[in-house]
Amino acid sequence: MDDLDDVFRALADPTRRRLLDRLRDADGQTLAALVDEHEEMTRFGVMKHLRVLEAAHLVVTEKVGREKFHYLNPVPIREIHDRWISRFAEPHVAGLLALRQHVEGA
Amino acid sequence: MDDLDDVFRALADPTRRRLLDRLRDADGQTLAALVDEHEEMTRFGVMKHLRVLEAAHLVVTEKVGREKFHYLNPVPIREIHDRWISRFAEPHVAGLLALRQHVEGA
DNA sequence: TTGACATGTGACCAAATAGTCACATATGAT
DNA sequence: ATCATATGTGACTATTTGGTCACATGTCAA
Repeated sequence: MDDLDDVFRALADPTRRRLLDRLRDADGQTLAALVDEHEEMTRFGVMKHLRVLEAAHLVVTEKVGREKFHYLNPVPIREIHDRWISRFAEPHVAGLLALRQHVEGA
Repeated sequence: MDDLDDVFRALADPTRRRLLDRLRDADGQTLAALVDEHEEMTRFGVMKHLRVLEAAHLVVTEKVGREKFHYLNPVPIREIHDRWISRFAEPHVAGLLALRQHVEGA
């Protein structure tokens, strides 16, 4: 167990990653708005996932009246990166990634 | 479901993250060597975790005789980073992280 | 205040996962 | 050939997790 445990477990679910994608594309959405984009799941499911993301500080929220706005917080993701990729190695890894994308024709 | 699903699920377990830490500190270890550092778990448990990491391409291996050497591959981690942190935003996020570490006195 | 809207809680069930074990294969040394 | 070493497989169980529902709280408008 480590201090980023909540973050890693939060990112393990594809629905939660999709939620982060939605917030990356349009930050500051309400629960209802996010539910509309996930029609295959009930409101309760989405709410549960958002709570996990919030506990991991991947999403920060602001309550205004009866609405709650959700915002993406990229800091924990940067911390994941820094855990296994040192500043020295970083350019090298970026090069590997570019090479792979080139090979895969992406 | 997305293409990095194996990577995220692999990182969700603290034992697997510890294994990646071990390889970051000393790359190219055999199964037996990694088992020695995880005395609270049987060889089978460690092996199962390594297989998950290998399937996610977070670890690459090389068989030599009856031994199998394991190496850390940081590329998928870089891809996670790039998914939610754009090149433009990157300096900004690094600044936020530095600020937070400063505030927390770390 | 009455009713509609937006979000929240606890319990519940089905599916996925972590960990172990008995058993198996393959390699190197004697 | 024989035996110890290093790694591999399939089945099994306990625990965790994802998803849903009945029910509840708080907020805005007429």
